[in-house]
Order: sequence, then structure tokens, then C-alpha cells
Amino acid sequence: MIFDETDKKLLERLQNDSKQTNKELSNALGLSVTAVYERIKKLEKEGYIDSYTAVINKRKINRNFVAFCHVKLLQHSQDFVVSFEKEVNGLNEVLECYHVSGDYDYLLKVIVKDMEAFREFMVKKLTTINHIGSTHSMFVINEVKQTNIIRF
Amino acid sequence: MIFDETDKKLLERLQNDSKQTNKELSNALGLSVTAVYERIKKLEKEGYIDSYTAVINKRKINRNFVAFCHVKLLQHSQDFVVSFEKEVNGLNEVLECYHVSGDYDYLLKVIVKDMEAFREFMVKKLTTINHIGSTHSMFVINEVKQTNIIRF
DNA sequence: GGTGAAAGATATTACAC
DNA sequence: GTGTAATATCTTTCACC
Repeated sequence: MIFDETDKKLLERLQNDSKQTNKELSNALGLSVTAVYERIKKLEKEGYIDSYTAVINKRKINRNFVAFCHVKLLQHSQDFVVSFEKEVNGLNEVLECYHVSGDYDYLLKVIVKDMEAFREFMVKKLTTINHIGSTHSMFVINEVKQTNIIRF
Repeated sequence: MIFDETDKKLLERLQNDSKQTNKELSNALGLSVTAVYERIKKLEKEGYIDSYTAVINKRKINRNFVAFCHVKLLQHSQDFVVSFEKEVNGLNEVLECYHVSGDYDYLLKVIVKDMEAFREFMVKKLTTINHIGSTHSMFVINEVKQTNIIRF
């Protein structure tokens, strides 16, 4: 498939505001509405666009405390890994979990209301998962930059 | 403002798919289209919904290498901090930058094409920023969980 | 690759209940 | 909160370049 500069501009714009109408996009890109429509459909079908989502304000819904947790497993047998990853997937507080290189096995991004809720999460949820060796938490003091928008 | 269970369900659904029609939402929630429409407008105006965005497939656009970089500054004077944060904001490879507690000052999420591109980024962009003391990088081996969707 | 026009669907607003 | 109706706007299809 051809993926050209116009498609890149389109993706940038749709990332910034997916509620824009095709007419607005056509004006911005100097294309007809139909051309914009067909390009978007193509980007959706080819899998360039995975989904459309509403971005929620964390502060408004009382989830403004962010922490990154390093987790080390006791062992790395297939069973332990699979069960840990499955359990982590079920935790609403964990938005992201990466298997990473380095001293620890995993890096988790955790979002809760406040420090007290974080303590609750650690004591009652994360550390109750079997096979966890050790954890190390970093707290976000300030979000300097936070986006999912990929620029070309 | 009243923020009830119906609003939470609405936000969850809009996070999962912001292209749903109000009619689909009304069926799912057992509400009238008018009620759904007015609730969404309220959530937008009150700031519960920050924006609507298209979620892009990183692999399709050749940005499938993810790394987390710890950065320590040489000093923490106001000038150094401000200029570092400003420079980082201008780097397209850096999607997220957090001022964090712990041994390092910052944690950055970096997205590039591959390891070679990461090396380029480190040598020619990140480490050319003034006042950087040291860095420590972790590479993502596997994305176990990766979402921005907040569940209630 | 692209265009413009027409048809169909949805969003929006107003209103009575 | 409901349902309906009118209108504006947007999406989608189509014939054509």
C-alpha cells in the first residue's frame, strides 16, 4: 500500500482530534471530502488506525497519582511468567506493563487516586500475586510530557 | 456536578470506541438518545473528556522499538530544569517524560524504529542536551499491557 | 490517484410530556 | 429523565476524470 506524506498529515490530525469532520480535514489538506474519506477508510482497513478513543482527564476522576513499579520475579519459568502477566492484565490500576531489560523483569505504570490508594494497591493487589520476588517504586512528581501522539 | 454510574459507563464506552453513535450508546445504556447526547456534552464541557484521538499502530508506521530512559541532571537549578524540560518537549521520539522520585530525576518513554535509531537518538539528540549528568536505558522486550483506558 | 453531486445516516436543537 | 419532529451536518455511494 502507498503510505505517503498526505497520509502522515492525516494521521497527525486524527491523533490530535478524531472528531474533525472530513470537510475540515479536506480544507486543511487541500483535498476533496471524498479523497479524505477514502484515505481514512484505507488507513482503518490496513490497520494504521487501531481505534478511536476519548481521552479522559485523570484529575477529574480522581486518578491523578502515577507511579512506576519495577517488579522482579522469583523464577522465570513459563508458568510463573504466564500467570504473572495474566494477573497484571486484570488489574485496573495497571495501565501499562512491559517486560524490560535490566535489573528488574517488569516495569508497570500504575494510576490510582493518591498515595494511600497506592499503598492499598501494593499491599492488597500487586504483592499478593504469586512468584513476585521484589518491587521498587518510583513516584511521578510532575508530568513534563504525556502524549500518545506520534509525529512524523 | 453530578457524576454517576451512568457517566462512568459512558466514559468507559467512549474510551473503548469514540466513534459509536449516540443511538448505539443509548441502546447499551438503556437511555434515550437525547439523554446520552446531553451527558456527553456535559462531560466535555466539565472537562472529564479532554479530547478525542485516533490510536495509531506503531508497527505499521515503523515505530515499534520502545525504551525507557532514566536521566539525571548535573545540577537542579531552575535554569537547568526548565531548559531540559523544554528541550525534551521538542523531541518527537519522547512521548512521555516524568519527573520522578528515586535515584534518577526523569523517566522518559522513547519510541523509535529500531535499536539503531535509538542509538542515533541517544547520541545525536538526548545526550546533546546541556546539563545532563547520566542516563540509563531499559529496553522493552514485550508489551504485556498497554492502554490508556481507565476503568472504574 | 483524484473530483463533485446526490442519497442516506447521524447529530443537534427544540419542544411537549 | 422520555419521545418526537425539524433541521443542519456529516458520511457514504456513485458516475466520472
